Amino acid sequence: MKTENRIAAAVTDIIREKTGKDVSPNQVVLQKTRREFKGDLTLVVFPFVKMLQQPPEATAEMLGEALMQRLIEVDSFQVVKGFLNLRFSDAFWKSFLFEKIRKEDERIHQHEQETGRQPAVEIHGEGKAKQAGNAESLQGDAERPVVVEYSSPNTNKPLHLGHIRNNLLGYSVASILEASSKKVVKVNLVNDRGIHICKSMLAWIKYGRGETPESAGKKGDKLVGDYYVKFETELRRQMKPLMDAGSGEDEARRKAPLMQEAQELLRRWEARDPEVMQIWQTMNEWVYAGFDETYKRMGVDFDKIYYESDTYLLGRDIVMEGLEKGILHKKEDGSVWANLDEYKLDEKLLLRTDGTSVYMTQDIGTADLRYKDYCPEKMVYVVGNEQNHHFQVLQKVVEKLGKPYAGAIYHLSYGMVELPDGRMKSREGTVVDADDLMDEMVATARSTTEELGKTQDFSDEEKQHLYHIIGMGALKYFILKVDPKKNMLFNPEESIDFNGNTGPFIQYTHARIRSVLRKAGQQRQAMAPGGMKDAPVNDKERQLLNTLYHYPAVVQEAAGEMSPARIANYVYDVAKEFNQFYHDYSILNEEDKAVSDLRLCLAAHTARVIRDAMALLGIEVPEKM
RNA sequence: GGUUCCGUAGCUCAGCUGGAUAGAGCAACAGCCUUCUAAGCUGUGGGUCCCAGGUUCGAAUCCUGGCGGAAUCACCA
Repeated sequence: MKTENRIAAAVTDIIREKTGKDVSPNQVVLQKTRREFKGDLTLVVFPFVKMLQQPPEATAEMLGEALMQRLIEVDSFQVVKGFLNLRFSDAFWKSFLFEKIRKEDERIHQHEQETGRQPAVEIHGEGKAKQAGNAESLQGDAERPVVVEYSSPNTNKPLHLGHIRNNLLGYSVASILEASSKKVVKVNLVNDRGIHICKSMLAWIKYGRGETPESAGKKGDKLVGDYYVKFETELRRQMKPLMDAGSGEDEARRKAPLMQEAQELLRRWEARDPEVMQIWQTMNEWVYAGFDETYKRMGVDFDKIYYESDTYLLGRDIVMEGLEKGILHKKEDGSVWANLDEYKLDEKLLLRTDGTSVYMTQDIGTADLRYKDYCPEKMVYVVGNEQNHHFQVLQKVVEKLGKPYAGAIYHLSYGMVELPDGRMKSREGTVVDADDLMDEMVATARSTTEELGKTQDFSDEEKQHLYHIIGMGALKYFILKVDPKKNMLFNPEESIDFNGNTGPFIQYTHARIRSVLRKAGQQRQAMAPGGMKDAPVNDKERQLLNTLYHYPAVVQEAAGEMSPARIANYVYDVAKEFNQFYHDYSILNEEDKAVSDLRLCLAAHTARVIRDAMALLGIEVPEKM
C-alpha cells in the first residue's frame, strides 16, 4: 500500500480509538511539506481538533507520537501550529529509490515496446484503409478505449499557431491518458468538403493555369491556401460595385458571380461530377502531402483518419428516427428541430427546409460512427472554446435521442492563442504560420547553440537533430505549460525563451545528468543501487526524492484533468530541484562511496522522470546539448 | 440581452479536492566557472490575488452581487 494511504488509515484508526468516531477520508489532508519547514509530508490537523477537544498543537503532538509508533517509515515529526510535519527515515527514501530504479528498468522497456509497435499513420492512405474495431466485439471488454479527436483541419488553408496548440494538446493528452493506463485511440476528422473547399478549387480552376506544388515550388497546403486567398480578393473586387449600387455586404457576397460559381461547384461535387471530383482529389492530395510534413515535424500522429466527405451524410437517419419517435419535431416549412427547453437552451435546427444537414447533424453522425467503431468509454474532442456552445448542444441532443454515448462526449475546450494586438485574423494577414514558426524556432536553437559553442564534436546529422529537438522543445513547452482552458499570449517579436521555465532548460538538465552517467559508466551505474545502503540522505536529496515520489500521482491528476500543464509545471520543479542539488553537491567526486552511489541513483532516476514526463508532452530530450 | 470561461508582481504564467508568511520565469540590479555541461546556481527589489459582501477555525481557491476582458447564441462550417 502507498505510504500516504497507510498514514491516512493510521490516522483514522487513532482517532477512532480515541473518540469512537469515524473520520471521512476527505478530512485527512496530506500534502507535501513546504520547503521552509522540516519534514516530508504534512498532515493538517484542524479537522480533528473539535473531535478530540484539544488545541491544534496538542492534537498534532498526539497524532505525531502515535504515528511514529505505528509506522516504521515515520522517523520524526515536528509540530507547527495545526500542522504535523512528518519526516520519513533515510531507509524509506533509499528503498523507494532502489525500487524505482528496478521498476523503471522494466517499465521503460515495456513502454518502448508499446510505442515502438505503433506505426505512425499518414493522413492519407493507410489511415483510411485501416480496419476499424467492431463495437460489439468490444462491448464486453472491460477496457474500453478513450477516443481523442484532435487537429481536425480544413483542407483549404495551411496550419497556423492555433492548430499547433490543438495538435500539441491532443497528442499530449492522449499520451497522458495512455500513461494513466487507459487505452487510447487518436483520431483526426478532416474537413475536406464544403463551400470553402470549392472556393479554393474555383480560384485554382479560373486563375491557376495548371499550377502544381512542383511547378510553384510550394508545399501543397500553402498552394491551395493561396488560391483560397485569391478567391476572397477576387470576390471582394466583384462585391465592390454591387455594394456601391446599394447592396448590403451579405447581399453583395451572395450576388457576386464568383460566389454563385462556387455554389454551383459545390452542387456538382455533391452530384459526384467526375471532372470536379478529379480536381478535388488532386488538390486534396496536395494538401495532405503538406499536412503530413507539418505533422511529422510537429511529432504528432493518428491511429485513424475520418474524412467529412465520407461522414457528412451521416446523422440524417438518426435525426429521422428521432423524428419518428417524436423526440424531434418538424416545422411547417419542413425543417427539423430539437427542442432543448428542458436544458434551457434554444431550439436547434438539425435538417434544413430542403432536407440537407447542418454541422450539428454531421457531428451526431460521426459520434455515432465513432461509438460503433470503438465503443469508447469516453470521446474527447480537442476543439477551441469558440465551440463551447456547439458541444453543449451536441451533448444534449444526443442525450435527448437516448444514445448510450451521450455521457461519453467530452469537449476538451482550449483557449485561443492571441497576438499582442489581439486575435489572429487571416484577413489582416496576422496569422502565424505553423511551418514558419517551427523554422524560426529551429533557427533560434541553432544560433543559440552555436553561440554557446556546444556542438563542436557533433556530426552534421546530430546537429540537425539537436536543433530540431531544442527548437520544438521550446515551442511545445511554451504552449503546453499554460492551462488549456486559458487564452494565451504569443508575442512573435520576442522569440520564445531558452532560459528559465522553458523546454530547453529542462532538456539541458537531462543532458547534464546523462553526461554524469556517461562518465560513471555502465558498470558503476549497475552497482550503484546496491552500494547506497549506508549513505545518509541530506535535505536537498530528500527534497528531490520527495518530488520524484509524487510523479505517478501527478500523472493521474493530469489525466483526470486532461491537463498537460500539470505535467509541464511538475517537470520544471524536478529540473529546478535537480539543478540546485547538482550545484551544491558533487556526485562522482564525492569521497564517501555510498553517498556517491546514492547520488548516482538519484541522478539516474531524475533523468528518467524528466525523459518520461517530457515524452508525455511530446518533447524529446537530448543526451548532450 | 442570455450562457460559458478568464481576471494573481511591470510582462508571461503556477498555485492540486479550501490549509502555514501567495510562488516561478522574464525584465532590472548584485554575486558565483581551476571542480561531474554557467541553456546553470545564489541574492535584492517588486502584490488591494479585479471590487464588495457571505460561508468557515482558516478563502487567491467555495457561494452571491458588481466591474473588466474573451467566446458564443445562423436554414455558416
